[in-house]
Amino acid sequence: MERRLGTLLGQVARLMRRRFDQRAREIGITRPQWQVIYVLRRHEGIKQGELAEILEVEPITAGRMIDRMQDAGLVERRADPTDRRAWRLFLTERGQGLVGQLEPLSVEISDLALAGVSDAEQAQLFETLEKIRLNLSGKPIAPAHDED
Amino acid sequence: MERRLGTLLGQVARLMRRRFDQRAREIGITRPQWQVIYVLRRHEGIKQGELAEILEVEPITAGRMIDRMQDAGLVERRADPTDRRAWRLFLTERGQGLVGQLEPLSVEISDLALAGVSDAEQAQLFETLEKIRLNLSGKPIAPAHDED
DNA sequence: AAAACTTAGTAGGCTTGCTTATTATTGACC
DNA sequence: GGTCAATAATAAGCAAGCCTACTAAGTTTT
Repeated sequence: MERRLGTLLGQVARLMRRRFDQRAREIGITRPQWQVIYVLRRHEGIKQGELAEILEVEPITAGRMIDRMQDAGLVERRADPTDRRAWRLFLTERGQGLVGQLEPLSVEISDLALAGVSDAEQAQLFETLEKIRLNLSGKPIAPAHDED
Repeated sequence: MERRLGTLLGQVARLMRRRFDQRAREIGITRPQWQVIYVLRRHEGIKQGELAEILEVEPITAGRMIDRMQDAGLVERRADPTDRRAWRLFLTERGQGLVGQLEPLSVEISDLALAGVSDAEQAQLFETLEKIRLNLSGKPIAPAHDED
């Protein structure tokens, strides 16, 4: 076996998303939307750009997702009182109500994925993935050099 | 930090794909397309369904990708002599020619991602991810029970 | 041989994600 | 105060991924 890192990661990520979406479809939600709810629950009133940064997606991606979630009555856009360009995001009651259903589903899928993986192995996995995430999140590809 | 496995995996996978695509765009190719080339290089003449199975995507996803790659002159569909429903897939010369450029790029992105990750840690990562992949690939969610 | 089932691929329609380009503000500088 | 640059969000357009539904061709059953 000489799998590539990107291929393997992509496959595993996709399989997890597929599992989640299959189960969550009856609730009428997708995994990325669940992630938005998850973030908004503890960051009430953030701006779209801040949401995008937390999710590490482009602002337009977050904006379109908010469009759909607003149509579905899951989130609410309120005008920012100090900046007329910006929106402040809030969960609706309906949005908050889903947490109770989605949290257990999320745990269930994780458990399925991690069956037979020891606690130590899990901890190691998270640590390594976090390291990789930081490697990829940073500035372009150029090596470090002081600010100017 | 109490990140979710799916979230973290999804983010890391997306960041890797984004890096690859940014660099490969000048060549006019995407990472999923590179994966198709990679598979076809050593599985000449497979059918679309077989390709889909290897990539673990749905047949329609593979079919649409082949549409685009055929338009781009990267792959060729040839009729299956024994089954008029099926296509056999082949790389064009142009498709084969890209391997030399994409292989190093692929390695480069992996190296960037794995900077500061020891060999042992990498081996562990691959092993754990493969375990997870198998957990997720299996039959539905139901427990095993004999064929009937 | 005819009917019924299975298999290979495609069509339509949706979400997520990106890039590039635009609009509307805000903030900084002269 | 007026211009100019930076920032928040959106628009258009594309790829990849999915689901459901369909067609056409093989295969099996009767």
